Amino acid sequence: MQKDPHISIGVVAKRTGVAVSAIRFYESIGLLPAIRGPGGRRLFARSVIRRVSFILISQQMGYTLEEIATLLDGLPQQRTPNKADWQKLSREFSADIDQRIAQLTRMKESLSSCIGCGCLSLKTCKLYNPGDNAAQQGAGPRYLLGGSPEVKQ
Amino acid sequence: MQKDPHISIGVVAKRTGVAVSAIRFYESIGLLPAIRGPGGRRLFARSVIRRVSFILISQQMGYTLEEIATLLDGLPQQRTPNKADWQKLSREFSADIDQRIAQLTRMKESLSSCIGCGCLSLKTCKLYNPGDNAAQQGAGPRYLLGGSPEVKQ
DNA sequence: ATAAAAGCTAAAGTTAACTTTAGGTCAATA
DNA sequence: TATTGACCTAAAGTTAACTTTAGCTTTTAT
Repeated sequence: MQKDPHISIGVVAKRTGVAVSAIRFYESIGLLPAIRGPGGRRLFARSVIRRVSFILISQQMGYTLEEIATLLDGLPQQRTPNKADWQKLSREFSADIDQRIAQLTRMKESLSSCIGCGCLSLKTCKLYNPGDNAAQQGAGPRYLLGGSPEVKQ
Repeated sequence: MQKDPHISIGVVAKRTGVAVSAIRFYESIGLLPAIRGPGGRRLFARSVIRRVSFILISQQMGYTLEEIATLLDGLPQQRTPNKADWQKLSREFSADIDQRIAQLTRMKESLSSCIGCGCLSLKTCKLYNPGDNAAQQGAGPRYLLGGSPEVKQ
């Protein structure tokens, strides 16, 4: 008899550092696959540890669980993800990290050229008006940050 | 008679692109200073527009409103913040952006050397065990991410 | 054999950051 | 002057991501 390939929720928790209640929650929203053993207990494949790690790292990157679920949909459901599967996800991630770094770099530049310069004229401020067209629309900082200027009430 | 140096909540909203209800909320938690005009309406100094911009940008950086409040405490309460005041905040910010960039860079390296490599052995994975000592403690990814391995239930 | 440890479910609670709703006041305009 | 638009307050609602509570069952260890 060889050892059971499945692990209990407690083991997943211990191995990942995530609370049992969180693992249970992840399973409940379909983020982690589990089968049930006799007595109704959750049984996880060992690969969920890697999956949980991926979730944690993605969260650190600012992804929501919903987005993470979409990312993980790229992994095969039928078989245990292999090297190539994880590499594919990894490449997508790397590209995303690069984008974030670029965004932060832009933000730093804007910061020193606007708030940093101490200019008090909003009309000439790059941070407020990244493109000159923004000024016409009377847009605020949100405009720079990707949102469209729409005011409610 | 010269023009009133104060602006209404609607103007603040329009200039910043932030909803009126949000401005009201910010004032309610002490993030934005306001006095009351006849009839009980909020009157803001023009400098709150800059303050709101700072809040938005900080939020983008991942700061909570509580942290932002602390940052803004560095600004003078008695007078309108001047060039030097904003420059000081800006410098602190730049340093923070640098740190975040460094963190992302580290993450990218870990990613390609661990998940990217497709290794399935958790024991030798850098991402799981940034320092070799982590392995002894049976720590999960949380460990890498700054948390201490503590499992409840 | 029995007691403690680990698990289970369902439902309610928590925090952040706001928005929505309801009901009323004040002020600029046709 | 009448009405519309801007504002006000207080309280409840919203979403994400979990945690806590309560009460019960199943394993595992002594």
